Amino acid sequence: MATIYEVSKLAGVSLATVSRVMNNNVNVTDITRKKVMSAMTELGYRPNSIAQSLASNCSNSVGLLVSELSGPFYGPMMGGIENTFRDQGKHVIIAAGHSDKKREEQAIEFLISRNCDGLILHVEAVTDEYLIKLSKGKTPFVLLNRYISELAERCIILDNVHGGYLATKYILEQGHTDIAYISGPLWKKDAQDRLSGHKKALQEFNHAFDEQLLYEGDFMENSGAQGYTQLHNSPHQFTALICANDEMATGAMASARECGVTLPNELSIIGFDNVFFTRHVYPPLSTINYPIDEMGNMAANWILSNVYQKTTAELQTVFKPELIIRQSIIKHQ
Amino acid sequence: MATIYEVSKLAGVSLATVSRVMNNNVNVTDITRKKVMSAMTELGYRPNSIAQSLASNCSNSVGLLVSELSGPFYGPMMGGIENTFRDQGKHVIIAAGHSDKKREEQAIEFLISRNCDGLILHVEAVTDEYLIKLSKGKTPFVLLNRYISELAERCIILDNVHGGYLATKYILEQGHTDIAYISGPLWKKDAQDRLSGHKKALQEFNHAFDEQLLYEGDFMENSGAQGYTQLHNSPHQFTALICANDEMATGAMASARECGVTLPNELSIIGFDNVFFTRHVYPPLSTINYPIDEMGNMAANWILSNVYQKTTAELQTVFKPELIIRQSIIKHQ
DNA sequence: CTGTTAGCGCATTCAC
DNA sequence: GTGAATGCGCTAACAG
Repeated sequence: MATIYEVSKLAGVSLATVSRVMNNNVNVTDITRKKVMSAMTELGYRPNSIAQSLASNCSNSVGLLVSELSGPFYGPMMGGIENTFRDQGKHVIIAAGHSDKKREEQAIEFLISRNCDGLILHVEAVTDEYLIKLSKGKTPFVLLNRYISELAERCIILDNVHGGYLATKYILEQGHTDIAYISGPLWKKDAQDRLSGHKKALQEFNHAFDEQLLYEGDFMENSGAQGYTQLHNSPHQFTALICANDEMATGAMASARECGVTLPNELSIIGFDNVFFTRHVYPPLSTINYPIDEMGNMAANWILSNVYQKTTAELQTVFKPELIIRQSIIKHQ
Repeated sequence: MATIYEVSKLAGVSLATVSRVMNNNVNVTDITRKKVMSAMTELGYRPNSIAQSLASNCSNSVGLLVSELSGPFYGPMMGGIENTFRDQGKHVIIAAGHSDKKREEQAIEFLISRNCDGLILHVEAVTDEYLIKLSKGKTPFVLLNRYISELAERCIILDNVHGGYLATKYILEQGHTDIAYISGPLWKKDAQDRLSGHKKALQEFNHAFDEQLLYEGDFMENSGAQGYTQLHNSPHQFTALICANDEMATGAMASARECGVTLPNELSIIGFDNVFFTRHVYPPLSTINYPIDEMGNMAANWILSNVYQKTTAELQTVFKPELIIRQSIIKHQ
């Protein structure tokens, strides 16, 4: 691989001049610039960005940590982020934390030691204290889907309480009174928030929250199926089921069908996230929209603005969920 | 950030010794190792892997280029790859090529200049010549889902012809004779291969291929919908529809329903890929399984073996598709 | 077993 | 406008 030194020799100029044309420095004559350029193409020269990073202390790369690389939720988020950066000549180093404290911390360590200029973190298991301490370090970062009051200005979040509220309110408005709820793992803040939105709506309609109709899942499809089975086999009746995300809702639907329950006639269901396949399940699933791609974009903009001093559209930190009505819910007589 | 130099000073040893303990070199006394270790923790030392890369010419990172970061197809592939590498202490730099020649080439350039030790490429638009030329370079790479005879031993592929054959054969066995086909973009090899598998099966059953019942889509959901509409409005009748991937099949199903067609009674449909949501559409979609996660794992193993000299399970380059039967197909009377 | 000495490829002061 | 010198943080021969 040709180095800057060979280019300079071929072009008959110094190292510094080659470096200047690479970085679009103004103080170069058009004629020498041309000389250098042709030498570069002749040698098939490619700048070594590792060396550039070491010398300039700027890697032009940002680290992205998500829980999973697969799944319908993270894809659009990563896509939005990569797109924004690609347009700006920045690149993305990716890591998966798998909702595990240790693996999340390891991944963060790696991204930092890899000289990422900034980080976009979607972390779940790491503690607030860890992140607050991290914020004292020299690598700037944004948090996606997590709120820490001390770091409020770098938290890009959805109003999950409101989302949970919207879902339950709609179900109540359809006349349902016996409502089951499959939550996410309650150690996760978003699972808690969605549940408290649920409770808030119940209260508003003067319905007591029934602990017997709550099942704590883990946001994965199987737990939705298990949750439904357990609720179904309990003595408590219900005509509507609220799931804290779409994947559990999907699992619950499959399980309900296996139990011989007709959807949506005998059971109304609503999910959360508006993952792309919700339009395709049967019956098409009502849900709460989570604008994760927009939020990914916003996170990228945050980095552009706070790390690379690019002016971007105004930064927004709190996003609003929206009710998406499809055919999985019917009016209760 | 503390450097190796400060650590050496605090521990009262030389640079080289610190480097040795970092790299688990055997030639260090336990006692000096301890001294160095405690100095490292005291300073909160983190090795700068950029500098490590530059000095050692090995970045312990591999580049992964896919077409899209979102979508049901690439997620499992990326997950499988990241998992395998994480266990081995390697890390993944990701890029999206968006099926565009220029962007794919740019992404490859970047990954190389970023000193990736090896590359896993899922490219579609770049030419064979480009890749052959690339193979002469110093960065090793594997190709996912692409076959180039000159690079056969580094191509990890699915037997698409056989997959296309399996789908059509099954439809024919169910008694259908009028069969429409929505292909992928025919400049893509996999789209071609699936179509020729289709033709092969037709031939075997002595059915002529009817050009009028072919629609060329682009592997995206919308083109499936458009394709169905166009086929439906043409004078040619058909009782079965074969789609070259699941997303187009999903689009076609939605469109068919809008046209008042009952599924599967009036139209049998089969897709390709066995993307995870096919189980959840209605009716559950028959399809051809594409073991993309396994293939991603294999690609990672290829890199481990060919780049890092790790011994791995035997490498397999050609994977077999399998027929997955669900409820979207009925026997034709 | 440990220390010394050179670089890795480039950016960035300074001079000129 | 251009060139020479220095260092980014680390690894890898060499000596000792």
